[in-house]
Amino acid sequence: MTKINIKYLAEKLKMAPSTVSRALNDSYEISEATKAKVMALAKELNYQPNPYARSLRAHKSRTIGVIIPERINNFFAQVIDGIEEITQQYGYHLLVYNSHEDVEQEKKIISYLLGGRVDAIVMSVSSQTSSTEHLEQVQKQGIPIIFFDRIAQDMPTTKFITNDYQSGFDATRHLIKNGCRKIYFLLLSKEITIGKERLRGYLDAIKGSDLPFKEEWVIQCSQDEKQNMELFKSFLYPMDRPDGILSSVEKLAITAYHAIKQTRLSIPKDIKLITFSNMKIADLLNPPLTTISQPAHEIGRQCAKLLMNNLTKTKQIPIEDKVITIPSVLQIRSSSEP
Amino acid sequence: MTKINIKYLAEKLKMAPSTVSRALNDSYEISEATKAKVMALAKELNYQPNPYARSLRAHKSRTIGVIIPERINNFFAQVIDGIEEITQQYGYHLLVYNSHEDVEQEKKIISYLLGGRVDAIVMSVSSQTSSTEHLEQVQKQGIPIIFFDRIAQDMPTTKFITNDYQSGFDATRHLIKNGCRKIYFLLLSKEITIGKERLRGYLDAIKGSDLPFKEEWVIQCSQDEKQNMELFKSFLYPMDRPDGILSSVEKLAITAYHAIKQTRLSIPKDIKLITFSNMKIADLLNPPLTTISQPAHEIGRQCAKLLMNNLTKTKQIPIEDKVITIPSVLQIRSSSEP
DNA sequence: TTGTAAGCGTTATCAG
DNA sequence: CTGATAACGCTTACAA
Repeated sequence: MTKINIKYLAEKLKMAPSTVSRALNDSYEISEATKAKVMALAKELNYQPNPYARSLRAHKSRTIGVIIPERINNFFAQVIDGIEEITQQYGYHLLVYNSHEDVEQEKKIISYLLGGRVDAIVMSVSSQTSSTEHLEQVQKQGIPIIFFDRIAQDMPTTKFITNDYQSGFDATRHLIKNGCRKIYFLLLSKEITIGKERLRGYLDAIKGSDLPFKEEWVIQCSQDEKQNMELFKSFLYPMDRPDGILSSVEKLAITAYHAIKQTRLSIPKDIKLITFSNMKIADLLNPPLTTISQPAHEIGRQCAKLLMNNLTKTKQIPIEDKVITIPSVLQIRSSSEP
Repeated sequence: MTKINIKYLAEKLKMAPSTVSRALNDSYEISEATKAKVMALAKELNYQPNPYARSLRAHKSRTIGVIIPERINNFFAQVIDGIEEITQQYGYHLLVYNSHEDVEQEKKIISYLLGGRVDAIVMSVSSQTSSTEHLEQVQKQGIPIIFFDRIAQDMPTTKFITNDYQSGFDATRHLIKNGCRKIYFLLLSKEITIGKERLRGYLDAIKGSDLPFKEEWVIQCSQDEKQNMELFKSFLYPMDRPDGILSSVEKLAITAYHAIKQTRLSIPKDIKLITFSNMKIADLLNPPLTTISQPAHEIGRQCAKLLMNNLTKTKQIPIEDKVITIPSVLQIRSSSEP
């Protein structure tokens, strides 16, 4: 419980605290001799500056807030790894929060962060988030906030996404080309942009084909796995079941896999399946799962670079209002082939 | 960029800052009328207290540091979710760091945290960590540090593990019972305790059987996936290959799956496989993978509860020097059955 | 080149 | 019940 602070070092060295501070910060106005002495003692006593005193003084916390809707998901884990890779080079720290796809939780987290605990926020909104009032608050406080994947489309800031429309379109075309005539689309929520864009791609692909289309083919899923399971089974059992499924998020595809197995249908013979997913072992599944995988790590890196450029450079680089698209990759595997 | 602080509120209300502070903290020595007025304005102006000023004053940050060796791993993600579930009830925040299985990185992270940025640390050490000098520093500073899964055995603190020995033993017995005569053990590192304990269980199971045993059956793996792949193939191709594999960590099992597929061997006919893993979709693999899965979420919760009890209670509950074991579950699936 | 003093936003202590 | 003041540890004008 030692409290080695600048004052203590100053006493030991018989210098003024300010001198010690300057020496530690390698100020040009301190002699090399003094610097050496200070550094030596600091090292010996393992002095660590109090970050909160610094933050209070500088109005900077060297901390970034990261908010994700789900932690047990490779995509988000990879993004955070990407963010951390960059931020730690600048000595920044990461406060990470899981909103659990819950807007109320999200609002609570945001309100914590409003007090200046973080210098910036990078987030993916929950699937329930429709209003962005709480997010605008953040900007009003002058805290930069940027989005990735699940973006708040109308907010004037930089948003990173992948080519959701194109990917949804390509995946659907791929299913059609492989003989699917009745393709369902699994949607987590209409609120979130990625859902909308991926859906739009799907719809356009269907419309551009000779397939009919029915509203019911777009399946609104819930957050509850069991409910989804019942829902899926309910449309898998009847004779007029789908022969293709495009899932907009990994979680739903997993449930679909299970539902299909339970109904004794076969992938890909009876039903072909594609999902957006960043899982590492899609090729080990039975059958190997066709995925649209996002450049998660790179998204994280770019988010962080943008923020670091804005926060740490002397000539501050502004955060523009724009959407940056980093393309996904359609990895074709057996689950979608004849 | 408004700076709504206590002083500002005090001016507006024509009160002293200390009164405002007390009112906001619902002090008993403030009249209800005053409280109401203060609260009202605070709400109206969306006042948020500056956490750093508070931390500086109170020598408490309401922040916990979490260090894990790997982020893209369900086990660690689940543990963090468990930690967060508890800590957020107490208004605590989580700084999360990934050591990437690198001791040097781990040391760097620890040194950041030494300045009082966090009130406590909960961590799983990297597979390279043999010396615990840097970890002892933390304790010397009076910062509580507890461990889970990859523990620093000799440090006087609470460590959460699962029944690694028993699980290793049971899994090996299960393989033997199912006809394996030559079982390899995949080890990430001899340094880490879980490796040692799981290995000890394996060894005792072999010794207690009529099987011979050779040193070479314990495979020292590296951090590099490609190297491991080559290594695995090198012992899979020969005629005297193993007919069973027990992997002490998920990552190695995945590589083994790939290696086995590439060598055209069949699981479980040619080789049976079991791994420690918390993946959600083990049953969707081809073949479904037998796993020893840990109560990750519960481990996280217990870690957090221990810390919260120590940090937030008026009669501080000490962190004892002991090991708490929460049992894992052997989930038998096709990969290990005849 | 070094020392003095003020202040970042809060809260605890002491007075009134 | 409320107000003035000091202090947490650090940095930065300003002074020497």
